[in-house]
Amino acid sequence: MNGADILQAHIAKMVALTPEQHAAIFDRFTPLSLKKGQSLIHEGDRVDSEYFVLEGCLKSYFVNDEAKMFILQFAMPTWWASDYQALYSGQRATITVDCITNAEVLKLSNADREALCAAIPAVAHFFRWRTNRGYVALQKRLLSFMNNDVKIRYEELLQQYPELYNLVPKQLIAAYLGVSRETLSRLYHP
Amino acid sequence: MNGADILQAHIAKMVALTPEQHAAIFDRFTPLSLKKGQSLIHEGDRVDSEYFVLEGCLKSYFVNDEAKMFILQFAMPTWWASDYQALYSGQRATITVDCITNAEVLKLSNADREALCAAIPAVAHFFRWRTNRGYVALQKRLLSFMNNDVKIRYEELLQQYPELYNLVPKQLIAAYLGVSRETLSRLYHP
DNA sequence: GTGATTGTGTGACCTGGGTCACATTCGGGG
DNA sequence: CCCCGAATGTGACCCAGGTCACACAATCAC
Repeated sequence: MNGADILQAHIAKMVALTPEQHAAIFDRFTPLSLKKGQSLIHEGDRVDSEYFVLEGCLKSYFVNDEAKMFILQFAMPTWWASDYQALYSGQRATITVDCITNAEVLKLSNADREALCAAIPAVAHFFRWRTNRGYVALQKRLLSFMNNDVKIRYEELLQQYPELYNLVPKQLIAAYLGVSRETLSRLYHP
Repeated sequence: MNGADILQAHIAKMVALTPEQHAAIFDRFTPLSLKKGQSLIHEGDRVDSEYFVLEGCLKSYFVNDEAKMFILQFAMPTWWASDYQALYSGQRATITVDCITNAEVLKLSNADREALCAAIPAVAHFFRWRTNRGYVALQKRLLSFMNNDVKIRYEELLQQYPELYNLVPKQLIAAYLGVSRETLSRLYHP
């Protein structure tokens, strides 16, 4: 399946659009091919776009002053990634987005998104829905953080995204779970 | 300032609307007066509305199987509250929303929100923006959770919402910070 | 007022997870 | 095929924060 089809299928799950509309939408996106390790957004950048993942896996993360990394999101195919704080507010990026594997993404600028939302109400609806879902998912993650210990959070994560297990280094999974790599390692090597 | 004015000012901060449109919007909301302790959404309920706070303070929280409470949000005036997971998915509520103090709120049903969004594109824009803000704020909270210890999180919270200090019991603040009340108490009584 | 909640301080003790240090294994480039 | 850096396992030790238990307010109902 090519990029246009993947994007179309993704949007069509939520709102009904004509082929012409899908074409008009796709037209606003810029395809990018990325190599493992390449970064899309770097701390301090101006951010004017978000990215829709077609293939591969990205991570978005924050690095604190002790150089410790905290992963906000692993972005798998059909997920979106950006520094939304920076994108929406115009401030400089505080988080970094880069590639865990080679990846294919579609880039959409803030301006193009807004143009699409203004032109096609169903697209505005789609993006509203998308952020709603993201919000709810984030709330769930926060609750799990407060409620459960590492082991349970790890198992939840693997249950939801089994691919991650052999796709990303355990260190990164630890950084997502908010624990040290040693602790994660000890979970199953007591 | 009455409810209509508060709501209007809140929306006008983000999108420009005519007085007629503001009136049409307000028309969809139902004012409710609530007593301290009264609950708007209870675990297991069907949820078909969200609430805009005019006055007072609500909390939304999850209670785990050991009866431990985790507060997702203190909803102060001009904040919105609901069980969004339940509201958007149609599933039954897993979280509870109730009043920490007497409160005045405006109730808006899912159906009315969607009707407004469909009728007035700027309203769709407003709600998209609102959730975007919420998403970013939640990300920030999650990061702070992974990054900082209780003391720092507590100070961040008080700096952002100084009113909370004498408005809500320390127990609840502890439940928001994700620590025991004893730990919170010991922070400043060593 | 008085008795019953509901909130808060505090001591004693326990434990999940952090940190540091070092050994081991693995994957890919030359 | 061999070497190097990245990723992982593991031991020793430490500490923030949890739990339990009990003492004191403060607030409310009547």
